[in-house]
Amino acid sequence: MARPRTPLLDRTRIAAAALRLVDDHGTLTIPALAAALGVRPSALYHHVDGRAGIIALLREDLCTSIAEGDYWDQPWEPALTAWAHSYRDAFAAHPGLVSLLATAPLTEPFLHVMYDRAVAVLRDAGFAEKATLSVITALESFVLGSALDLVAPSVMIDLVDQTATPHLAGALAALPSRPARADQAFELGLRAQLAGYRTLLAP
Amino acid sequence: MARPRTPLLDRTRIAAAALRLVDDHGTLTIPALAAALGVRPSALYHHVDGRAGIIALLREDLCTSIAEGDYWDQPWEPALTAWAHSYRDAFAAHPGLVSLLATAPLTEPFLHVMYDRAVAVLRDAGFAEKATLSVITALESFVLGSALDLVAPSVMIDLVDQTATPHLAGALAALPSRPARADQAFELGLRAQLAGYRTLLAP
DNA sequence: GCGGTAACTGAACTGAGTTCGGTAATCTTG
DNA sequence: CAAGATTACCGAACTCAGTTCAGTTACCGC
Repeated sequence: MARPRTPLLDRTRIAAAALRLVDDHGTLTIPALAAALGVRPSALYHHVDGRAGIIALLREDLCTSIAEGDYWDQPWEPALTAWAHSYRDAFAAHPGLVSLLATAPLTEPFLHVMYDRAVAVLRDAGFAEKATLSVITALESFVLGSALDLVAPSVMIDLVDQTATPHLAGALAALPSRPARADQAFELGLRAQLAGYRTLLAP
Repeated sequence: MARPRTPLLDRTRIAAAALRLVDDHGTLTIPALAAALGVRPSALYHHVDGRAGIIALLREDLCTSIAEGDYWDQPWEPALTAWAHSYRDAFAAHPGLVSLLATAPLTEPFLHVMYDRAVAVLRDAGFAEKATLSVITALESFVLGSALDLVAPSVMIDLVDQTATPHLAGALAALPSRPARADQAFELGLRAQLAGYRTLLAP
């Protein structure tokens, strides 16, 4: 076989198949991706710059899905709340992406407009200019960390020793099980941070 | 050559060499590690359970360095502050570790005593039992996310377009450069969270 | 001192990621 | 409307990480 009558591949189809692979298996390998697309591994290199390029594709998709929401036409608190939620939801929808993107995260230049609007909202709300980016960065770090927590639980509940660590066991018993526990921590941490930032606005 | 008169390897030396490799090159490969130890790759498998086992070794070292501090003989706020700081400092001292450990983080059972003491401190301070672990988890997520931020900057300052994103450019200009910027965001976020948690203690 | 075990080497294998020449269909252009 | 260039695939090969295992020799217990 040589060139097909109608192209089998394009960047969109590659990205879609890669995301499906990540969702289903949690991993992304070139042979598996090629097989899923009904193609030989080398064919991918005509459309994408290697594995790193495919990951970049996934990152771009995730970034746009976060950036295209318009949170910034409201007061700073609901704006940041909605932003943080959709940010984390984007990862929660594709848990496998977390490990792929965590270490080289979302530094796409086209996210700058998002940061720009966020800075504007905070400055207009009365935050000192030098505080605005710190607030955004801190909140983003929290979201990223919460995404990691979503994937790799912080405490293996069934390994907790009742007698050796009674307080921990008690606290765990008072909490729902895994996925909801992470949600609860996220909500609490988010509200706590916003409450803390509110104090920066003191008269 | 066969068995040496005096052993060349043990788990401690392997861990030390691996950490040095991660610090210097940011990566950890078996061939490089073996070379650094003056040994063939296969020799490592007599002491350690493969690459994953070596990473586990590094994780254990990091965890003990975090867990051995005694933060818990003081009021909850300075306790959590000191804990979060030493947690993040441990990563900051070895940035290369972040990408290695981020995706399968610190779930070692011997950390349970640390969580146990943290829960006790918070409960004794007056937090509802079901809130204690959420506070700890949220704070830990924030620390982890801040460690990621330390390694991969959230905003490439030199790529920011002055005219397209003026607010972002202004906010960046009002801030120190890279490493200190991450520190500042961490401090702010930490204080904000603690302030927020303080409100949970309302009479 | 003799058998068993311990600590290494060396050769080999798998599997991921990648490169490159070959091939046939499509697009371009005179 | 025919070359010629380009496109999009295949197939073979290569590198390199991780791993396994048989072989070799030093130490250790009895």
